Order: sequence, then C-alpha cells, then structure tokens
Amino acid sequence: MAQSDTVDRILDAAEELFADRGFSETSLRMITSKAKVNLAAVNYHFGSKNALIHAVFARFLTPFSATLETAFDDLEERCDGKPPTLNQTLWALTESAVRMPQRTDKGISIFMRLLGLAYTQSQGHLRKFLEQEYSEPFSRFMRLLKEATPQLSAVDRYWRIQFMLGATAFTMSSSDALRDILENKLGVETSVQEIAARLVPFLAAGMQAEDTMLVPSFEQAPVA
Amino acid sequence: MAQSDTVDRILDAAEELFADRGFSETSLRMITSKAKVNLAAVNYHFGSKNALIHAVFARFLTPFSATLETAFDDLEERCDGKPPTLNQTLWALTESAVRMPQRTDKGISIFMRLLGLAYTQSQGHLRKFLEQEYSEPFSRFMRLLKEATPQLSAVDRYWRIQFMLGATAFTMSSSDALRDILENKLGVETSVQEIAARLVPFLAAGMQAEDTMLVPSFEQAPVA
DNA sequence: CCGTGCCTCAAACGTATGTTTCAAACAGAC
DNA sequence: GTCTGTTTGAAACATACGTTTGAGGCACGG
Repeated sequence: MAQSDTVDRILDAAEELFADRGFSETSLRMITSKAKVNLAAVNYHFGSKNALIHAVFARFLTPFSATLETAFDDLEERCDGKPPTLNQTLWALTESAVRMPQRTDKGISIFMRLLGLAYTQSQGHLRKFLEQEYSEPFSRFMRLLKEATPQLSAVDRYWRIQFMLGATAFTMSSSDALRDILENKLGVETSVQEIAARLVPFLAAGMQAEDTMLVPSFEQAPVA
Repeated sequence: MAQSDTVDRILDAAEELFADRGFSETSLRMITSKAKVNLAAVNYHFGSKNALIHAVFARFLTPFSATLETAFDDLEERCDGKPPTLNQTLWALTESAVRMPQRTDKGISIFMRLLGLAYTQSQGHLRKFLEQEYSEPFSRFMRLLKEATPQLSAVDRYWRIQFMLGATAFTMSSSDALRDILENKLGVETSVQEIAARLVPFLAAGMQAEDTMLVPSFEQAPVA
C-alpha cells in the first residue's frame, strides 16, 4: 500500500470508540488495538491524543461545513432577498447532516454523538479548535436564526437557541441512556432521519412559543 | 468537633469540582486538596471514588425527590381527579428544584449541572445507582406527562420527552460553552429562575407542536 | 489514667495512562 | 544493489491515578 492506511484505521477506530465512551474514557491503547496498529503510531502520525481528537472532528466537520455553506447559499438564493423562515433554516441544517456521504451504516449517528460530546465534555482544547476552524458556518446559522425570528428579543433568542442546541446535542449523544429505559417498552427502532423529522417541529414550535412567562406561580396559573 | 466535618468538606469540594470538570476529569487529589483534607479520607469515609459520586448525588437528590413528591401530591389534589396540565406539571418540577434549600449561592446551578452530567457522561455505575434509588419520582413524572399529552402517540411522546430532557440538561450543564460566546455580546446575566421561566414555555410549546413532519423536503415546504 | 474506637496523616503500592526511544523493516530513486 | 527517507515494532519512560497500609493522634468512658 502506497500511502499506508494506518492513519485511516486509527481515525475509524478512534471515531467509534470516542462516540460510545467519550474522550477521557478512551485510551490510546484501546484505539490502537481496535485499529490493529502499533501504539506509537498515534503519536507518530498525529502528534498527540488531543491532535487525534481534532483530526477525528476535522474529517467529518470540514466536508460537512462545506455542504452546509452551499445549502445556505441555495436557500438564500431561492428566497431572493427575503430572509428564509425558521423551518427552512432548520431543515437546511438537518438535510445537510443527513445527506452527508456516510463512511459506515451508523455514520450519521456517530457524527451526531461526537458533536454532542464536543459541547458536553468540557474539553477546552476541543472547543477552542472548533471555534477557530468552524466559526464561519456557525455564525451564519446564527444570523439566519436571528433573521427568521425578528419577534424575539436578543435575550430570548439567545436562550432559546441554547435550548435547541441542547435538545439536539443531548438527543444525539444519549444513544444508550433513556433509549434503554423506554425503547424496550415501545419496541420500535427509529432512524436518525425520523428523529430529525420529529425534532425539527419540536424546535420550531419551542422557538416560536408565544410568551416568556416571568415570575410564575400557581396562583397566577390556575388549575382549569 | 464531635462529628468531624471532613465528610461535608469532601462532599462540598467534590460537588463543585465534579460540576465544572466532570467525573473522570476530577481526581481525588484535586478534591482532597480543595477540601483541605487528607487523600485517604475519601476512601476511609466513602470507600471509593464511585461511592463518593453516589454520595454527592444522594445529598441533594434525596431531599429533592421528597420535595417533588409532595409537589406532585399537592398538584394532583388541587386538580381533584382531572389530570394536571402540561404547564402545571412542568412548573411543579421546576419550582421544586428552584425552591430547594440551597447550601451556597450557586447551589441550584451546580445541582442542575450535575444532573446534566449524570445523563451525559456515560458512567454506567451512576445510571444504575440513580435508576435504583430514584425511579419512583421519575416514573411518576413520566405518568403525569403522559396524562397531560393524550393527543400524542407513544412514540412521539417518547421522543419529545427526550428533547425536553435534552434542552434542560444541556442548558444547565453548559455553563461555560455558548455562554462565553454569546453572553459577552449581550452583557446580561441571568439567574437560574429566569432561565427556568424561559425554558418552560419553550418546552411546553415544543411538546404540544402541531404535527410531526415526515418525509420533509423543500418541494413540500415552499418559500412563501 | 489508661485503654479503646474513631479519625488523620504521610507514604507507599499497583496499575494505567500519554509519550518517547531506537532499532528494524520497508519503499522508492538512483 | 545500495542508499535514503519514511513507517512500524517492542520496549521503556515518566507521570498520574485510585487505593491501601500502618503508625500516630485525639476524645471519651472506665
């Protein structure tokens, strides 16, 4: 083999292990033994474990952010002038994610789970890396959200974006938590596409909720 | 001192460190040096690091689940017979959380962040512990949610509950992630009570969103 | 006043981690 | 075939972790 596939085997193994164990809980020895490569190969090819984590993210985030850019381009062109709606913006995002070329059958869920972990596990270096490398599509998405919800105050919009990100990242990253508790009872399996199809209306409805209730209490919210 | 306060000092330090670093990323040496206590004290008083984690959760989860039980009792009594509404159920939960006696000024946010981590960091032992000890108030909350949303199919309700949990847990657990990016720009500080006041309407609206959009595409969702 | 039980302390133990080393194997160019 | 730069291999390194040990202190009941 001309350009050794050691690098890819490491990335594949690391991606999968990170996705279902987290970063700190995955050792280089687990990765190299799953990838059937020598332990030293990671530090040789990537330099450090943190750099390997960055490489895992870059491998799917770079093509994804390119796809996303063109999706946003298409959307804005289609709307010529008028700002896209909230639903359109959210769908542009989820369709870009779902339609990404997959390496494996479970590619998209690993993808989502890693993104969830990225925000959830407070790895300072990772956040710094992601902010530096992918701030542009992120900012653009934020701008679209702002234009799609002009009725919201900046503070309301800020928090509701937090809630959206939370619902998304958490759902995608908890493949084994509540799924075990409840999915057994229902006995149904759901694809990522179907989850997204359920998630987007939930997010859009929450984002456009009528009012922000302040100083709440049961006296002001009667029973009937 | 008759009953040494070592145990409480360890719990205080561990709680805070766990909350802003996660479990695996917090070592016993960090905890004991923050608590100004000997390293061996943790294993002496608690037996192991995992048992310490359980103790940290039990210290606030046990009184909280008691408070929650009476809040649900009050709510159901007030509604005599008729099932409580979704808003009432969500408010009963958040008010129980907010009105818990606080040990420190930042007590409630640590509380929330730990709960977020509990579902997010896939610590098998923690999930098992929480399920064993606190399954009853959890099941009761789920039952109330079911009765408050009879229009939803079981599958829809399952996923939307996931989304609610995600928005809540993630928001509460990401005290430093997006807050750094956006809160600087807005220059406002928000209390946990205010976050809850914004979160509940978001969740209720999402939970009661009209329809679950299936097989979505831009052809079926025109621009105007 | 002295022992008994509870607690603290410094030190060590065993293990696992990320990283480094350096010799061997390899590929391609001349 | 030989040389050169790149990649792999087994082993070791230094460090950090959770846990255990055993000596010492301290309070309290006899």
